Amino acid sequence: MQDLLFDFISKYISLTEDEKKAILSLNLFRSIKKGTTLLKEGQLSQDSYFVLKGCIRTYYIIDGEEKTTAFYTEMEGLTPHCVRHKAPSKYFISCVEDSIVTVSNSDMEVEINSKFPKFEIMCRVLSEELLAKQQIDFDEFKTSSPEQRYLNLIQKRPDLIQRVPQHQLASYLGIKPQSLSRLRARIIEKNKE
Amino acid sequence: MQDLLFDFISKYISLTEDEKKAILSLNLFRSIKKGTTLLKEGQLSQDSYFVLKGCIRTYYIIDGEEKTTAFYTEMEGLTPHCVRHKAPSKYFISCVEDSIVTVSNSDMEVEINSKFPKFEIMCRVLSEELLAKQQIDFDEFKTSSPEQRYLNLIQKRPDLIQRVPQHQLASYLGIKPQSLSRLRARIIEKNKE
DNA sequence: AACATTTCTTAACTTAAGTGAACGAGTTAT
DNA sequence: ATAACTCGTTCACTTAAGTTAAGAAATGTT
Repeated sequence: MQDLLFDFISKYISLTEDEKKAILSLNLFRSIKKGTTLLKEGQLSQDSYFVLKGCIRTYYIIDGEEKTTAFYTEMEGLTPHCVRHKAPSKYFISCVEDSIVTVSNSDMEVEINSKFPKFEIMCRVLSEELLAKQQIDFDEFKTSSPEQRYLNLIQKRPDLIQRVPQHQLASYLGIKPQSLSRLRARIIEKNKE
Repeated sequence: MQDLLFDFISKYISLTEDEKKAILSLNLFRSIKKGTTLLKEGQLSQDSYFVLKGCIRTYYIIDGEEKTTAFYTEMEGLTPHCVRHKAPSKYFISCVEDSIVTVSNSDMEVEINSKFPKFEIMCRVLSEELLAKQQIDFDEFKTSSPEQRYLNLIQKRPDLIQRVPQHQLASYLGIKPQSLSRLRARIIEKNKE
């Protein structure tokens, strides 16, 4: 499981054995059971997550309804908004499947960054990469219909459709569960012709 | 006009006179006429923009239709996707109003960053700030209806509604111009009651 | 000033998403 | 084993956005 993390990091910077040991000494790895809530609305947390195996999601509760805005799967990281803003979280984070994640707080990051400056470089590259990726995702969302978004999801993250409940997928696509059901039926109907 | 830029930078790092001179020596400032296209689909550019006065927008052309995805106004910066990816641009950038912007390419940034390392820190903070801001914008877009998005825009960027043509606003909200017209009429009707 | 173009609005009609309710299948709890 | 709950689907109905077309208003051009 550690190798998964080091393989990922090695895409950005190369690590010496000493550096690897320093990271392992932080004891970052956690097993999380399906359904566990990692962060609640209103809470103040300093923890960032990186998914090694499994899937976690962020969601808002608006007018009593869950609105899922993101899924994080293998090799994806999430720093909750409240960490940077030092304000109560507006959303929840919960575990979609039994998962293995790393949990790190800003103290740890400061420690690692001061010991190994190249870590800071990786963080910058990662955040720029993420910014660019998210900009494209946002553009695609804005410029397409729910049906196109769903077809797009089948192309880009086919695994999500299998591993995530429909009603969570629906709000992720910006629609209601009933509409997703109908939309799927419509697509199947079209393919029959 | 230079002071606008330095005031902005001073929110993140403090500059010596020498550093200011180094920046000015790069000759970054440009006046852009309304309607000018700064980047076309398919082009490869290395230029980043920072708006000092005026407004520029990014838009796609999909099935012959303009789809505006972002507006950049005073003190907002834009690094086109093609700069990082070194691939042809998928969108256009054009000038909504007569504007004054800085134009910088990666060579300049490398030069300034190597001379003054604190610049790099500013860039990291900026990109993290932007990432967080965009994540929230995306969440709000996903979790609200076109009407809510429009009302939200009135609150958050009232200036845009005045200075940007309706049909560009419409696609920015994810709908057609006719729907925006109708939606506005609906809101006025509600307020009469 | 006259003309052309773009922009915005309105209307009638079509299509798709929201809503509320019902049902069966699968899961969890007691 | 049964009851309670969750989840996905379907249906009928409502509401809002897409589409096509027409015309008014504003802007730009010659």
